[in-house]
Amino acid sequence: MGERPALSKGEMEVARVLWEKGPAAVRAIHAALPAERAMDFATVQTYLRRLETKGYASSRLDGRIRIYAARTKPRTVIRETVNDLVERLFGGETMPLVRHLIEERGIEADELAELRALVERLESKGQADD
Amino acid sequence: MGERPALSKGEMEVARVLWEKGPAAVRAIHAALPAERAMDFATVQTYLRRLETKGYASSRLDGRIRIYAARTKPRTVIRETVNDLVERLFGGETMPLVRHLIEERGIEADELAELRALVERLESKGQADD
DNA sequence: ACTGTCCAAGTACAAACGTACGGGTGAGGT
DNA sequence: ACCTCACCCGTACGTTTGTACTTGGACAGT
Repeated sequence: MGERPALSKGEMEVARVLWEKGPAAVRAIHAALPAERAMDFATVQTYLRRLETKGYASSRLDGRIRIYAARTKPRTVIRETVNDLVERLFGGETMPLVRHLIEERGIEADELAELRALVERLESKGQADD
Repeated sequence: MGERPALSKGEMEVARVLWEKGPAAVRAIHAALPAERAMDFATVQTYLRRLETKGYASSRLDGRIRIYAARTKPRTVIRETVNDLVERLFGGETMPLVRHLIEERGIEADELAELRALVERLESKGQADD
């Protein structure tokens, strides 16, 4: 039912902070942005307004302060975004991207262990249903 | 050194075909696009021109036909694109995306086997060097 | 030579994006 | 009561993107 317009890159960064910090004022979101990604306070304000227009966030006034809250779960947005990327860049196939991530970006030993566990879990489950 | 402007979504789709079909005329690229993703011939032309402007493709005239060729390897573009996505949407961490792909998008049995092999290969290599 | 077809290349143009400024207004300090 | 600071909100504005039309020339068949 979504049919929200997709998030732009900038909006995504702000949305990420919004998910992490829960409902929060513009000031707080702005402060929580990664330092190397400095954007103007007003820019963050604009992004939040756009997030709301697009249906990804809601807001209420607490006194004179507007508090923004996410209306969409990260999982959903990630799904939509990743699906789109996989479609456009890999013709819809998942594995090439998985391969790329593991081989090209490299993962740590503990992550590798987690991955193995994940694979094994799926292997045993795969036997039963599909 | 790259510092090409990033590819837009539409450009990406065309680039993908360009990689697959090797050097090719606009007509061929247009024909090779997934049927459900119909875009006008002229639109493909525009995308190819933009790909060239951005440094992702080169072209030469063969008679009156312009032949486009990729100038960047898929791997490179994928790396840049995925890095950007991982940065913005996952704060730079790889595993959450890997997890998402495997769990949410689901992979087939044979892919799972491949994945296991991949994991095992990395496990044995990880012991030796880093 | 005339016509229809095909292509390159220039131009178009509205919407989305990234990024921000400026006016107005309330709240707090002095 | 006044000044200052913070914040909301409307507005702005150049660039990029998606999508295409159009003009003019080359080639192919008649």
